[in-house]
Amino acid sequence: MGTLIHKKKFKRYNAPENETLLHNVPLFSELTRDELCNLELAIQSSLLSKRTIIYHEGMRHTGIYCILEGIVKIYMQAASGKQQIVGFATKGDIIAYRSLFVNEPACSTAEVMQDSVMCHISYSHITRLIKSNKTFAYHFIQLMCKELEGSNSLLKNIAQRSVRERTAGFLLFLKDQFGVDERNHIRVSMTRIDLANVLGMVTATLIRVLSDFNKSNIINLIGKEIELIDIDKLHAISRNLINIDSVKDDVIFRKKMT
Amino acid sequence: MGTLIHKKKFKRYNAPENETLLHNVPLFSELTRDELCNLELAIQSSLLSKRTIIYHEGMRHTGIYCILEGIVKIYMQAASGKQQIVGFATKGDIIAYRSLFVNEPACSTAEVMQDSVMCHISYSHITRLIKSNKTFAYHFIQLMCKELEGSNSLLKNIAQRSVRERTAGFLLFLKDQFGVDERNHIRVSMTRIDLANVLGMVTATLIRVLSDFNKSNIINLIGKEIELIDIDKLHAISRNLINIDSVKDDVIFRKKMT
DNA sequence: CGAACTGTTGAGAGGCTTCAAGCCTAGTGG
DNA sequence: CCACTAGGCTTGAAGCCTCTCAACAGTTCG
Repeated sequence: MGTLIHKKKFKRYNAPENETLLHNVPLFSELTRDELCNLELAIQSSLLSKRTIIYHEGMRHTGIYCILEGIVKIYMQAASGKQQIVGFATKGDIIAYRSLFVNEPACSTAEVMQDSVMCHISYSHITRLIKSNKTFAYHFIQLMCKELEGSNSLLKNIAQRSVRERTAGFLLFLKDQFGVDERNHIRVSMTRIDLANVLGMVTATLIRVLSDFNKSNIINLIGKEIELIDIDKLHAISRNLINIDSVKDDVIFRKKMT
Repeated sequence: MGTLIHKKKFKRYNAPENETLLHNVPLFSELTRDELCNLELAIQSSLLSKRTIIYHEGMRHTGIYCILEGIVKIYMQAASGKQQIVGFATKGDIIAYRSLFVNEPACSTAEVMQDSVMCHISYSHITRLIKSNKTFAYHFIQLMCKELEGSNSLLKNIAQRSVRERTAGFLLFLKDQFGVDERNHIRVSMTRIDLANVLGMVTATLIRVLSDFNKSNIINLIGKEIELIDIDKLHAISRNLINIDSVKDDVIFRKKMT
């Protein structure tokens, strides 16, 4: 990693030597050496601290954002003022690409959850790449497909499952998505508010469920940290397996972003 | 319209004279005359009656389906066995295009809701077109973008709103999507079960809500038909405007499919 | 015409929210 | 660096909203 100084907003970030900024962004993995170099020259990357809004619902984009480090949440504001988180973007993910294809303002808001490094790539550059490199265009489409499936999955899960099932399922999702450290602590620190905003419930309810899992020795709450103790039981709860039947082994919550 | 005889499954359908099958499918609007003709020669269209399953979750696709007439619902099966409808496809819509880009089996099921005419176009044909015609590829991406937004929208609405709000909002969506006839009857006949399966609630609850709207003279129920009487009130309910504030004029439910 | 499914309504239970109050934590400014 | 403050976290009590279960009427289809 390069120099990472905590400053308020859009602070310039310098890549470590001998390393290109975009070298481990899957989307760019198929670019030729030349294309990648040209791209690198054109972009600016910046350091964003927690709570920075990258873009707002209704804004017009001028390019895509590529997350190089950190975690960003994507949400839509409901009429009530509540946030509905529809996905996360993390290392290697691209956001705001929708406006590249449909000439419409953003339909969601992107906000930094954990201090992040991000770079902005103008649409003109991306368009050029899409035209010159077919595999690149394909990658974009695949991105979208995954997101779409994730979104539908989340929909199904929220619409049809109880808060306990959803919560258990989401903890497992977080484990898959962000991993756990050597003590089985989930490697992402979300507020209870955010957790509730993903799962479509009220903070108080979420806390009660977590607290209940805690008492049942399924998880262990240490401040904001969540330690996963009994993964099997989480699976069972998430699938409502009081009686063991109809077990489909699909990943339930999938990565999503916009 | 050509001959439309009600038969059980995959009955061959013949286009009316002087009319190509695909002439009013938006996706194909940018094809050259030659491309369109070639495509027409290669495809088969068929007549599908209500309840026919076009494809099942888990199946592998060999091509996309293009809906020329009728209405198809797209749903995912929850572990409980309940269906979560994630979208509809109607005249001019394309389904099952996801597998074109990601080599995965279907993540949803498509079932005919109203007798439909549909044609199947093999992936090889589509791939050829995508390679030869850039605007065509672009159209695909735009399709996906719309769907994605719709999915996220639906998610937000289901996760954050009461059954009354959702129901009112969905009636308005149906009006926008399928239109109403001269008597203000919504031009789509869905079972209460399906309605409930879109909105993530139980049939009994949905019926109670509709019945309540009926008594309040907001809608009028005539068998399965729904007549919209007081659109303004539906809007108000859908936005929970007991006190008039924070009114954002967005379309709430959007078209979705897979 | 009968069977199977859909639609409707009621009673009752309980899951989840609302409201409220207090504690705790993190971030700010002096 | 510490005190302060706003916002996050937690818990309780109360009640509504939605679901479950059940029974029956109506409808569709073979």
